[in-house]
Amino acid sequence: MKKVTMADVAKLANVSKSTVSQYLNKRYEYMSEETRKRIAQAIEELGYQPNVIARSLKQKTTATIGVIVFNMLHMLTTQVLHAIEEECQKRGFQVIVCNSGDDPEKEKKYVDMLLAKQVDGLIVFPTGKNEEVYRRLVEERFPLVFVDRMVPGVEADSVLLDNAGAAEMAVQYFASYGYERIAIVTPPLVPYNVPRMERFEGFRAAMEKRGFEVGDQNVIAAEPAALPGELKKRFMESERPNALFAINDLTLMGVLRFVKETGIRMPDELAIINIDDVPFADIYTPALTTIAQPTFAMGKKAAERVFEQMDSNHADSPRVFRFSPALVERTWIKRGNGKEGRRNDEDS
Amino acid sequence: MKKVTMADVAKLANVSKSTVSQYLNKRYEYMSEETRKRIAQAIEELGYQPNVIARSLKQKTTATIGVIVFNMLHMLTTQVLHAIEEECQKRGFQVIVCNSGDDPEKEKKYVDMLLAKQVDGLIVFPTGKNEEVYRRLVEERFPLVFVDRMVPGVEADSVLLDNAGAAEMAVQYFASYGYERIAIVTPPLVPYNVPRMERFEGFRAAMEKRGFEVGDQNVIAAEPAALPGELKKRFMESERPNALFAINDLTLMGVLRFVKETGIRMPDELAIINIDDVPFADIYTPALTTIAQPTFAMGKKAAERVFEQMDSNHADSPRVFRFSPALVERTWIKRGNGKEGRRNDEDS
DNA sequence: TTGTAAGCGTTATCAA
DNA sequence: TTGATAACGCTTACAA
Repeated sequence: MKKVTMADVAKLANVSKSTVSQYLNKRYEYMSEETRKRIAQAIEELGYQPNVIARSLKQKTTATIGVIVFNMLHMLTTQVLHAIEEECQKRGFQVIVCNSGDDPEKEKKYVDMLLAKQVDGLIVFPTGKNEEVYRRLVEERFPLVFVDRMVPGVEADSVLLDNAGAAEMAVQYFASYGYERIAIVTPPLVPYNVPRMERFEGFRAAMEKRGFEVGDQNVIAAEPAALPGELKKRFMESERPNALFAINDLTLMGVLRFVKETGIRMPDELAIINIDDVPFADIYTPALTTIAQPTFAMGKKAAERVFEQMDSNHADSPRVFRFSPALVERTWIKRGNGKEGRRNDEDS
Repeated sequence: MKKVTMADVAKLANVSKSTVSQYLNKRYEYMSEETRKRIAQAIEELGYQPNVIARSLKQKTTATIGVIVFNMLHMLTTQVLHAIEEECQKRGFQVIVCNSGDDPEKEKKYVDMLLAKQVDGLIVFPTGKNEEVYRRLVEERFPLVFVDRMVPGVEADSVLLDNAGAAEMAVQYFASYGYERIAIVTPPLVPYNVPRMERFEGFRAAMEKRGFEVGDQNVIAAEPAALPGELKKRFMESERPNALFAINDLTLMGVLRFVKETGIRMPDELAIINIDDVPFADIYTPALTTIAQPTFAMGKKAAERVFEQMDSNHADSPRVFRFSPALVERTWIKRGNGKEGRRNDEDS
């Protein structure tokens, strides 16, 4: 089937392989109108398709980048991937997608496979636990960009949310409406999960700045599945929170499950905000105010950075790109007491 | 950096390239313990990584498959992709993902690029409009599987939902609870969109089988963005529907927006069902009953089929794999009148 | 048990 | 303007 090669074209057009190659690379300058035509025709006739693998071998570049993510099913991932793909498309690049499932072993294996496949660059949503692997890449000046998380100890370009800013935004939002019993809801706090820690520390800072305490009573950390139960426990205690800051969409689901199971009234008894925009935010009742990550911009930037690294050998020092979250306010809460609220139906 | 090649290893180990090659391909049989050790050491010492591009050129196989989707952001896509990736991982394959954005031109370009990159197979969520392109591939016996949609006129393996069955399931669900004023909500019905048409025809058949009429009054077809408006119009008329069948998640969003804007009560005044499982189904009030596609099984099957096609040259005739949807019942509706309902809080 | 050499389909260098 | 010819890094007969 696809066994027609450049040699076949050359033979049919009565020229040499090199001439065909010239033609394919659009170096028409020293080519007669005549031969150009003949080659074009031969290609057409044989249905010739160049083999870019052969080209890659020679040129040491594959026009392919590898993307390793820790959770393909996550919406953030999907959206960032989409932006990356789009950016690559513009440059004629393609994307190999690998899902590490947050398993460092797999992540490492993927890095090796992608390098063996001679990808020209790597964008990684890292598990955070393969310091050595990435450090070697950085040393070798291999184009590498981290997204969403970073790898402690590795100095590479990173595209991240301004996590502290997002936490501040959440607290500020609640505070401006008079809420004071604000709690953070998060998966277990583990040191290697950079964004999680940053959001937590940002929360603490934002709270303390306003004279609110942060302690066991307003830090609810548990696996998403255990959250509803954990929240119920907390809400049995006196002085229960009246505002919850869910640090991502998964924990938001836990919170909403809790809300549904207990029938607690929103926003009268409880106000909620979360990081990550969710597709049902505006059809939920009450509409949910969220702190959206600029996923598209982040993906675009990540791709741009790999390309810039590919194009320049004078390896400028790695930079961390912080993206500002956007408050998407969908529910109006009556300012001043944090008790009453009403739906805003005027949003699109 | 990565310029260490097999020749380097060979030199350092004092053997020939072929021996190193044998070693790498684990053909130890006729190799002395001694040389094996030396090669292993040399590899280690040099940090040698084989270049699979070179291997591919020789072997005419890249251990890569291409996946072209029409909408990367769609949840179905994400989940199927995930399953494909997982299946490929097991076989040591990798996946190049391309997003056509439902643009046939782009789709065609991607097919060409992927073939040029010598992928070993192709899984496509087709736009439905590149008959020639795919027909050629089928003729050439190139491993190809369609997912979600088919391309009219192309006889290739296809992995699809049993769309008619899903529609029947929806109507049966409503009918069993006594609803009779059932309407279908769908994007505009265009002939090249196979699943959409199948769902619609399935709906018609299911309705007529039960003696319900299908006509303008209970077919609501509009672009998702226009749906809320369209629905409002329909609900001004007398004999308005009391049950809506949304044929996918996007139209469901339109319906829910309409519900929210008008304040119509669910499930008292209106029952809803839709195809595609949505992440918020059980935190929504009332919990949403959905008809889920077995996305994981579908992705797995798609991958398996490409592999089977790759492994066998006796090209068995193309098959269409229909996957049964699953009714995920989350709301109990009091049987018998279709007017009353109550939330079911007992689901997990 | 290991080495030699040809080839995979391109590109690149240098002559012609 | 075009054509030989040698790479690119690996696999694979076939020899040794």
